[in-house]
Amino acid sequence: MAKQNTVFKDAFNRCLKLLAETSALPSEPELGATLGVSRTTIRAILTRMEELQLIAWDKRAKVVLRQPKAEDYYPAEETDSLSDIIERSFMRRILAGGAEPGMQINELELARDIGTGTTSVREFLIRFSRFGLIEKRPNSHWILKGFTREFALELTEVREMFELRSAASFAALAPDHPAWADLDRIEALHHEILADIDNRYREFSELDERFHLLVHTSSSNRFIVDFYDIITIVFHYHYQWNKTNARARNARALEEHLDYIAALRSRDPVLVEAACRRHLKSARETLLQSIQ
Amino acid sequence: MAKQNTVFKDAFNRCLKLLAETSALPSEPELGATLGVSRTTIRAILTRMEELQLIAWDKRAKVVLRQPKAEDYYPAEETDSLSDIIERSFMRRILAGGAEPGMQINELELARDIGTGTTSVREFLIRFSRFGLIEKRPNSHWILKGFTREFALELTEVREMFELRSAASFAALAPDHPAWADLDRIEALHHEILADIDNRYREFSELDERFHLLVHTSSSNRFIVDFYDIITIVFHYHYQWNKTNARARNARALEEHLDYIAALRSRDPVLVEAACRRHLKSARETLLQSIQ
DNA sequence: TTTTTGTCTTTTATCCACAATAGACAGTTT
DNA sequence: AAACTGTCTATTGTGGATAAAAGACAAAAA
Repeated sequence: MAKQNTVFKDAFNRCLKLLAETSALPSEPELGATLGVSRTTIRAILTRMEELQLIAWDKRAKVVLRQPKAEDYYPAEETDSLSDIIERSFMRRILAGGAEPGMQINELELARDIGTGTTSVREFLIRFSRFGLIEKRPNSHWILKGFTREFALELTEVREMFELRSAASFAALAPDHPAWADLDRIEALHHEILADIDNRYREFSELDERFHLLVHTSSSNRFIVDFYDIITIVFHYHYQWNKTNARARNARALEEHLDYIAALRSRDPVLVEAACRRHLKSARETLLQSIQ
Repeated sequence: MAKQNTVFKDAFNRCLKLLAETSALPSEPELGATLGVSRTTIRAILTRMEELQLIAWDKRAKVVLRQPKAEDYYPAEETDSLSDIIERSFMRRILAGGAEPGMQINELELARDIGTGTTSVREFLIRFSRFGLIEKRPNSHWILKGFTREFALELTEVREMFELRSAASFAALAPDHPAWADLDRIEALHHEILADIDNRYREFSELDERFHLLVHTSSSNRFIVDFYDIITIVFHYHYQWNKTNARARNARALEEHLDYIAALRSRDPVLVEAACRRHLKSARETLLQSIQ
C-alpha cells in the first residue's frame, strides 16, 4: 500500500478543530502554513470536508455548513506515522519485555511482528542506532546492547558534561535574549504544577524536557543539542514503564529546578554550577535506582 | 540486480594472497574465520578457484596448482561496498564541489548520479545525518548545513571536552592495562616517521586517528568513542582536499603527540591537561585555517 | 568425540513500483 | 501588482521481489 496517508488524516483532524472556531476557512496557502502541510494535502482536506458536507467550497469561498461531530474525525491510531509505530513497538520490546543484552535483533521478524515492510524497520534501526543501544554486524543481524547500568552511567556522564557547559553559557546570555522570557514561562509553570502537585504531577515529564532542552540550546552547539534527543527518548520511555514514587520524585525535581532557575538568574557561575550539579546528581540517582 | 557480490570478490582477492603463501588451503571454517566471511562465501571462492584451475578441490584436499596471476584478481573498483561508493561520492560533492550551506539534497538525483537505487542513498543519508552536516525535512528534501566555520567550532568544542576527560582517565589506567602497550607501539611509530619525515609524512593521518582513538577509548564511554567517528570522517575527507603545508603541519603534530604521550606516562593530571590542551589548540587552528 | 563437509533455510542488501505528498507554473481573481 | 487557484510534475515513503550472504543441521571423515 505504498504510503499511508497519515499526514492527510492528522492534518484533517487538526483542521476540523480550526473549523469549529470560524465561519469560513482562509486561503489554501494560509491553511497550509498553519497546519504545516503542502497545498496538495490542504486540497485533499477541503475535498473531504466538502464530501462530508462540512463546508461549501467554491474557489475562495469556504463556508462552514455545520460543526464537526466526533465521527468526522479519523481515529487516533490512523494518524500516527509509521516510524512512530515502529518506535513504540520496538521500545516496548526492549524496555518492557525481558530483552537480554547480547540478544540478536532480526529485521524480518520485527517487521512481521509489527505488520510492516522491512525497509521501514531497517531505516528505523539505522536511525535508532545512534542512541547506542543497538549495534549492527554488517551482512548480518543487529545486536541489542541493552538498557543496562553501564548504559545509564555513560549517558549521564556525557549529559552532565554537556549540561554544566550549557548552564554556564545560559548564565552568560545577554539580558535581552529571548531565552530569559522562555525561562520565565517555564518557571511560572513550575509554580503552577507545584501548587496542585497531587493532580498535576504527571505534567512534569514534559516540562522537564522543555526546561533542559532550553538550557542545552543555549550552548549553540548542534552536537550538544542533538545529544539531548537521547536523553529525551530514554527518559520518555523509561518513565512509562516505571512509575513508582512518581509524585514524590517529580515534586523534588520541581524544587530542584526552581533552585537551578534562581541560580541561572543570579548569573553567578559558582551558584549555577552548584545548583546544576545538585539536580543532575539526583536525576542520575533516580535513573539508576529504577534500573534494578 | 539485488545485491552486489562485493563481499565475495573482496574475500576472493584476499584469499588469492593466502594461496600465494602455501601449498594447500585449510578447512572451510578456518578460512572463513581468517577472511571474516561465512562458509557460503568460502565455498563460492573455492568453486571459483577450481574453475580457474588455481586449486584442485576434493572435500578436505585443496591443493594449490599454480600461483595466482594479476588477471585472476577482481578489479579493485568491484570490491568496494555500495555504501563506501555512496559515501565517497557524496563527500566529494559536499567538500570539493561548491556546495553552499542551505542547499537542498535530493535523494533521487543523488541516486541517479551515483547510478544506484534510492533506498541505498536514503539509508546512507540517515546514517550520515548523525554527523550534523545535513538535516531532514520530513516528507521533503534534506538540507545541507555545510562544512562551515560554525560546524568546525562546534565539533572541536565537543572534541576538546571529550578528549580532556579521556586523557585524564587514560593517565589513571592501571600500569598493566594493555593500553600502555598500545601507546608504546604508537610512540615508536611516531619516532620512525619523524626520522624520515620527508618521505613518510603522509602516514601521519592514519597514525593520528589511531592515537586519538586509543585515548578516547579509555573513557569507556560509548558516546565519547562513537563521537570520534565524526572527527575521523571529517579529518579523513578534509585532508584529502587540503594538502597545503602537509609536511610541516604533520611534523609539528607529531612533536605535540610525543609531548602528550610523555605527559600521559607521567600520570600527572596537570601535565596531561596542559599537553592535551596545547595539541588540541593547534589541531583546531589547523582545521579552521583550512576552511577559508 | 571433534571437526569438516554437503545441503538447505533464513536473513540481509538492494532494486523497483506506486501512492502520498510536496512543489512549480500559469492563469485567474481581488 | 499581489495573492490565490487549477493543474501538472517531481520526490519521498513504503511494500515487495530477488540475488548474495549468513547460518543451521545432519551425515561423513579424522
